[in-house]
Amino acid sequence: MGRGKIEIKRIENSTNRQVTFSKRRAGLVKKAREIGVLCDAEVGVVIFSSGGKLYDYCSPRTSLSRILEKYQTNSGKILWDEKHKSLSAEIDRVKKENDNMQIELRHLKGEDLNSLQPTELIAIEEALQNGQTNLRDKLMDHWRMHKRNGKMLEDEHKMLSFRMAYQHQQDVELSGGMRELEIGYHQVQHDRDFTSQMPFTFRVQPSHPNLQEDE
Amino acid sequence: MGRGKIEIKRIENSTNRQVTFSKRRAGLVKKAREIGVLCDAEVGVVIFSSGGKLYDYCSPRTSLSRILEKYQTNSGKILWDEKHKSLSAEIDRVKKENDNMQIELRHLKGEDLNSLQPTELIAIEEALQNGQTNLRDKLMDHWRMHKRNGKMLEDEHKMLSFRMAYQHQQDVELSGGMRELEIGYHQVQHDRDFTSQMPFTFRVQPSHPNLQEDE
DNA sequence: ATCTATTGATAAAC
DNA sequence: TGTTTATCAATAGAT
Repeated sequence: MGRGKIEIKRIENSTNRQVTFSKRRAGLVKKAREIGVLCDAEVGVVIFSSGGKLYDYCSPRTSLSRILEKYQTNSGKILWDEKHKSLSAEIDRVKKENDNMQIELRHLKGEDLNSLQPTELIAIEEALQNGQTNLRDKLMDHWRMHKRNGKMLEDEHKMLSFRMAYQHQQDVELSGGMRELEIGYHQVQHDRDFTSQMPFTFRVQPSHPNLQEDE
Repeated sequence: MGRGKIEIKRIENSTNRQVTFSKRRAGLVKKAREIGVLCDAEVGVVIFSSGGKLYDYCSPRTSLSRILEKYQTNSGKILWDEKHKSLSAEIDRVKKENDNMQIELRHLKGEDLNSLQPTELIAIEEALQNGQTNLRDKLMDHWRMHKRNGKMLEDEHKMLSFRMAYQHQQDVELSGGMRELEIGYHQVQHDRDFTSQMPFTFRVQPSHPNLQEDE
């Protein structure tokens, strides 16, 4: 029907395809409407164009939901079961993703490490190292920005000051009896006049201050 | 199209109606199939005869459920019952959890920090600190266990040795010109005879060695 | 179901 | 996108 016969296969020319789609969509909907009226039937049609745009038709005096509910009742709930399956499958998928992230998070927080091999521990440690470097850079940015702009807010200033004091004390405590190291630390800080300017960098960072060889 | 023109209104003769229904139903499905092939579209059709009998068609390579799922997504109309709502709600919930963990992970890895305030940065930094402490404890356990049992495997030994050498060098590099601190570091290690036993602890850890006040 | 006269749908052109 | 028109396709009514 038209100026020439056409083969029923995908129309390669995108423009022609679009035009044909519009015409045939109208035709399909018209046919659906007609069979509904002529034969007293209920019809629902859902069409997605290749571009993903949605078109639909359903008989007057009803709705797609109602048609589908009827479909569910009459056909034997195939729709819902499949629907349930696909939803459940997606839940499983996302939950698995979730679990993996959960584990990674715990590991980065130093939890649940017992089952890990040194190789894995080291990989995590490197990630932490990396994160710390980035984080401190960022904190430094804040510090410098506020310093430069001369508009450090009172509470932020307090907070950062507290943080630096806290970290310092923490480091000292962690250092345990390592007086020399502690002294060296202050020495350097003082030598470079960093003490008042970037208190949370250049920290001594013993990881296990109370460690003793146990043999 | 037929031996005579017909008005589009309900066919009163039941037999004629039934015949026309069959013919037109076939035609409708054929049209649906054709537009799917010609225009690369996805089509779903559901038809109930006046007697309540169900007929349906949907494009190959998909299913009515999938089409309806897409329909729901695109139109925002809800086609399903409470059970589906709750499943969908769970998906949303889990996905949200997912997103939050994603963000937390990124933060711990030092990514996407730009939008954070110093308070938040510090909280993350503390978490990293914590994780690192735990991790190093665990690495230490491994080291000690292997040491004690005298059965450190060749490759693990190489790996740990490499790691400690690497970390030490990294720390030295990060320390920049902080010779005094570096010296103090070795001093302490030596004093306690740790050098050969736990080389990856007690590290000097400057976060931003090249920092200069910029005013 | 099958046939076929006729109307309806639409491909191509504008 | 809308309109036109020549053709092909669908189908009403008969068998």
